[in-house]
Amino acid sequence: MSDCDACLVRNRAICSALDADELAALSKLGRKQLVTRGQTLVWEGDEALVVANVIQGVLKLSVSTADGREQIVGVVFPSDFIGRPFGKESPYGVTALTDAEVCIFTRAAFDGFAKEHPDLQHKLLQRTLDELDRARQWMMLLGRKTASERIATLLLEMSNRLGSAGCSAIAPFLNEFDLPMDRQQMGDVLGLTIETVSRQLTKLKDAEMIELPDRRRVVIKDRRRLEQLADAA
Amino acid sequence: MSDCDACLVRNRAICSALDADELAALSKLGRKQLVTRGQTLVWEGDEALVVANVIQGVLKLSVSTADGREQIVGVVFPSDFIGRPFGKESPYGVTALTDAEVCIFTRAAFDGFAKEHPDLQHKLLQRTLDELDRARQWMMLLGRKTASERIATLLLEMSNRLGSAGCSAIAPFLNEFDLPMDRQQMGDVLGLTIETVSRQLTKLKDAEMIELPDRRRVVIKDRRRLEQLADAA
DNA sequence: TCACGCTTTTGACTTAAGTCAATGTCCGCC
DNA sequence: GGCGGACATTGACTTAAGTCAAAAGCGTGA
Repeated sequence: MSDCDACLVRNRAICSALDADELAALSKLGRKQLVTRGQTLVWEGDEALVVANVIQGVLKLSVSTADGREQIVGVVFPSDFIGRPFGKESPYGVTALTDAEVCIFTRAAFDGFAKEHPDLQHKLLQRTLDELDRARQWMMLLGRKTASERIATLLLEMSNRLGSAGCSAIAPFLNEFDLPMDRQQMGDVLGLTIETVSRQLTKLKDAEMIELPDRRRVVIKDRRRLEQLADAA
Repeated sequence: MSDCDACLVRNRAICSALDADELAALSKLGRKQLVTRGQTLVWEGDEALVVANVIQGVLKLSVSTADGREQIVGVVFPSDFIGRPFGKESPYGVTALTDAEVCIFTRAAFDGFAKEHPDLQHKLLQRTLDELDRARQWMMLLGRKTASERIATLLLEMSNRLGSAGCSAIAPFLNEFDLPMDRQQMGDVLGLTIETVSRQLTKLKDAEMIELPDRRRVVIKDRRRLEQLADAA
């Protein structure tokens, strides 16, 4: 892998735990890889042979049932870490929602390196704990929130994560952004059908909380009311 | 804290990463504590001042909305770790489902110790990764499974976790056990109402997949069919 | 510019799960 | 040993979201 110094996520990815020498060593183990929208990096149930850092783009983690139902169990943004270090097959697939660029390692090589670098493991632990908290918040959404509360929550989450973790500098959130997913995928994140997603979006539009200039674009017009709705007051 | 050597979970909790001297040092920082059923150890939204290992009993992690809806986002068994090391307030409450015994530390003391013991952090990372995988599987359940699939999954999960992590020796699973929760709590784990839980249980009983000798007890009579149902074939 | 294919929206209807209300069952306690 | 209260089950009815089907947008490329 060439040039970590110029890396877009150098200061936010787990690599930020490493000094220049360590980074150089790690970079020898991995390589940059482009992934095109729809491409699957890891298949559900396969032995997890790779791990990666996301440099650009957005990817989904998803689980499906035998009869074809799908649930997206995670959405991964630039600077996030992908994969299951230290053994185990991957219980979910990893697929690009947009064209993306990742910094990829074989799991074996990464595991070996991580064992020698406690600071890296520490960063990874913190990240995993954060991810776990997020997953649990999402469990509340899936178990107990209504369709409109779910939509409101998703829009705010996207606004926040595209703002801070996203490409742009450190904006706390964005009031206008392109969704990195289509209606079906929104349904798959929220545990809803495509029709319910669409209907609830029109409701929020009619209530003048948001605007939808085109298929992907979202403009948040009344953040306070959207937050009230999302937090299930 | 007195006697780690005699600890029931000595070989399964994260403490297993430590040698005798390290264990002695850690044990000075913590103490054993009894928790009675219903008692809350950590409140949702409070700064997380403590972490703990579960020695005996079962606890729930739960999140609630302003209007009183509750979702249980985790169930914790003996040898499991509780809490949010390294900063942050706890996004969920921790409450005992049964009388329990935990080995408790202030977060500050534990964090300090963990920083000096990479092996402990490594164990903690593995545990957190496992917990994350479990949370994601549960997201699939909450987002996409039907009521009867959810019930079947819960019963099998309880059978497995009470079998291996539970008090008994290393049985892979149990075909007969006491649920560590009432119907309301089953609903809160599964994102269902108490009535739906009850109705689906009677259906499984009528279909002769299970027996329900009393309120808490479950006998699995046809594991294969229960598994088929749970895996949403 | 039009036409084809795809995504999204909208509409009419169905259904799984929720709600509200009895009724039943178990258990401890006086 | 029967009374009271909590927990659980069952029944009747409602509703939010799902299903199926049709129409509307939109975007690309001839």
